[in-house]
Amino acid sequence: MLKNISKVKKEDISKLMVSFSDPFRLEIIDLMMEGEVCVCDIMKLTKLSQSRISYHIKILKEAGLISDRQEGRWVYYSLNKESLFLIKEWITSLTDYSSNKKRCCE
Amino acid sequence: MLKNISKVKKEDISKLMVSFSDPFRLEIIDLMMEGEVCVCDIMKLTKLSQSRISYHIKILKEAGLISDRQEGRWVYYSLNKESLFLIKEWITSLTDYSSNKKRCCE
DNA sequence: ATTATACATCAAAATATTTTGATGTATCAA
DNA sequence: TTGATACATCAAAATATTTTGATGTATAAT
Repeated sequence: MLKNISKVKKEDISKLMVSFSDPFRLEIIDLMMEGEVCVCDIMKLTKLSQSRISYHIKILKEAGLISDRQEGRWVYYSLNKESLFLIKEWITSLTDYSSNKKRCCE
Repeated sequence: MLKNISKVKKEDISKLMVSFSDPFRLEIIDLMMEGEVCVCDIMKLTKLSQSRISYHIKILKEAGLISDRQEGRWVYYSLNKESLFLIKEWITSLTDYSSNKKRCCE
């Protein structure tokens, strides 16, 4: 069971994966790869509406994928490296484990 | 942009991530870690209904995460290692890239 | 041939997610 | 203090996903 091969909780993984499951969120994540961005940056670069961006940001935040930092009127969002490594660890344990298993016809 | 740091297409990633975004699908994936399983195995081990399992199986199949092999009345499903490596590659490029970026306050 | 098993598929209902537009809050500048 | 900006939040509508129960198809056993 996955719970045995990785320290990461299934619920956490599921939530993080939800973050990546929406193409607009992937776009937002994309922008955050380059560093901190504010909602206004995302608006300019994606043409998504403000409340729509806020909604997706909230999903990402609740999954623990991003952090925020307020500076005056602006809120800067950035990717949480820890979460990224968490996913990486999980997917690595998945590939490592499954490559030790043989399939019937191989 | 993610499309630049990885050969993997955003639409493919999104679909694969959808696979992982549902707790029941994670359970099914969990079972497949041990090797091939048929729908009847999943039924016994999870108490999900047959059509419900078939539905989730379909999602996983359409995402390219699993393969099937028919043997008489049984259909055996197993994880696609290539897809797992694809995700691993993608998330690795994500972590690698983002760790080269500095945040303002670090 | 008939019946049972394994699974897929379908349509409808249930549920969840996403989008929209409006309103609210805090910060800042004039 | 007034107005503008940056963003959050909310409720309603739009849309998408998931579940259910029924039916369909293929295989196999009797």
